[in-house]
Amino acid sequence: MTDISDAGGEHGTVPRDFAALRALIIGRAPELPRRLTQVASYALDNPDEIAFGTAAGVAQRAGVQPSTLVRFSQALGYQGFSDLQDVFRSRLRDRVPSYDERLAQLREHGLDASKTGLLLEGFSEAAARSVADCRAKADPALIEQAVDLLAGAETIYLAGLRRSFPITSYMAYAMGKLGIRSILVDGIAGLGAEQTGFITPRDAMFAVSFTPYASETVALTAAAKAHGAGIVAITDSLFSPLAPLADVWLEVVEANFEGFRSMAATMALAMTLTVAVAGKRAEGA
Amino acid sequence: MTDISDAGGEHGTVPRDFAALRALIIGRAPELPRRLTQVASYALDNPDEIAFGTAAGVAQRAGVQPSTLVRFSQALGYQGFSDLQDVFRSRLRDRVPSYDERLAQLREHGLDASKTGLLLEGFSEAAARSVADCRAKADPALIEQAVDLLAGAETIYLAGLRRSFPITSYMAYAMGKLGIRSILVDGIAGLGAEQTGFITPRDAMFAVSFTPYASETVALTAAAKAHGAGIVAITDSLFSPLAPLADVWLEVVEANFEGFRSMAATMALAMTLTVAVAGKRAEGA
DNA sequence: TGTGCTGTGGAACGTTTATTCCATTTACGA
DNA sequence: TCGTAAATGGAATAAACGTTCCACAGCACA
Repeated sequence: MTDISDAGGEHGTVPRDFAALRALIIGRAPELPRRLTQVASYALDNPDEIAFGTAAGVAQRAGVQPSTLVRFSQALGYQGFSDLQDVFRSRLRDRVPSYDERLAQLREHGLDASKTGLLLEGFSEAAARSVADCRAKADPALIEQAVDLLAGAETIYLAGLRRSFPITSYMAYAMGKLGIRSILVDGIAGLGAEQTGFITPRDAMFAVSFTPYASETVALTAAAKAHGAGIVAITDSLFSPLAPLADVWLEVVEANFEGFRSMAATMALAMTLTVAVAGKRAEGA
Repeated sequence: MTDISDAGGEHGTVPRDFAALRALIIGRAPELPRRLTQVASYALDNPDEIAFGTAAGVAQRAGVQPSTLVRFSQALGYQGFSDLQDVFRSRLRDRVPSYDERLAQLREHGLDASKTGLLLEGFSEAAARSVADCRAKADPALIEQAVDLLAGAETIYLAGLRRSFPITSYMAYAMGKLGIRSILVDGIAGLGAEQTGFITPRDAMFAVSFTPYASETVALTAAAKAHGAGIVAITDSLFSPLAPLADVWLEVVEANFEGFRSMAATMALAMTLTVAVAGKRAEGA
């Protein structure tokens, strides 16, 4: 950090803002050695990990040696890891508006009362309320039961149509990334019944439905139960037709705004279940 | 909007998010010794300095000794300056502390919690933070532009794959209920290109994509642009390949937990656009 | 004016950190 | 198959860091 004798040397200057650095990394990555590209990809995926972390910590999470981080930084023309880290930090400095700015903007929203501004406020508020509510009311023991049931399943069938479809489709995406075998029962081309035809007692079904309960979701769930599969359900009331079918059911009440219910709480709960199932399986193995 | 019930608590828990910490500092400042109030005021005015700086550096700029910083932190109930600094850093981070970190932190304070409970809290916090962030940063004028463009379209094509698919599928559901003609470009059976083949300059495309940007979404958007359709995009950075293609693009940065990003903010924004488009059309008619 | 206590500055300490260096492995061309 | 150069892992090192400790100053009260 002291000897900067040839700072303006062969490569001239090096990016000081994140935008240019990102471009540089993307450009250089292909021609870099294996471990260095590994660092490059980790850096682009987890920029704030680099901004705050220590060399040792980052290295461990990226699966390399600390010295590799220094080599990577120097390959890009920086003096060392700390030098590179400064650029990642500058990115966070510009991005977050200060408290005063936020307050000013809030006031602005309140005063001009633009129609879209009010809508965003409303939907944001609904999401925040739903999530807070769900967090307060959730029963960890019950969730644990649901996780146990799902973790023991060979294949997890995901049933959720209409407005519950975003939930199941995101779970399918997440389960794919986590290596959990799942089938998204999407009912496309009326194949719902065929998709669940091969379900066995070793499988489980995860069903999501809210008022007015999609009859197809209920029918699929009943069919899965008839085949002996375990059932986990997320629904919004004791009177839901899913409740009596399920081995474990979780209640989520989403706040609504302008007639559309937030999905934020259900989404959070769905992801909790998904990651917990992956965790439980990893433990077992 | 949050529970700061035991903010002034004895040796219970101490704020771990910046909003609560700010409230605590403001509340305690009047009763603190001279140098400590000096630190308090500096901390609130220069939160970034605290997040990134070293104890020595911050102390110098605040005009106190490093040891005073430690005393200040301890007066607030933290273990030391580093402990306090973590909270300032969490404000800038779009990643909520992982399950493992949280568990370790609880153990340090001699507490214990259920695994799934921690997961749910993490996902809830990611959702809450994303939504709050989006609400604070959103530019109503820009949203208005997006709404105008979409409201003028004959048919709205919705493009979003992988983890953006929940967004577009929910929009398709909502638009169906609101009588807005839309086509969900789902790429099933590789028909994405065919689905957008008939797009005209009177139509619009709404595209959602986050890092790592699904190449198919980008290709579909480019094709729609080539056909002369207006483009509205939601994406997460200026470097997104969608940004240069779009007539209007909105930035959303979702907090992530355990490697999965919340979709709550994007969902709220998507619903805002959808309902606003319906509203604008109703006005016009 | 004396006494005790809180507040403060600054040095010392032990720990953690980024970095450097070197032995070993890997990849590649002859 | 060998020989050379690049790449990598891991220990060693020196600097920087947060924290602790202690002596002294300021102040209130007797």
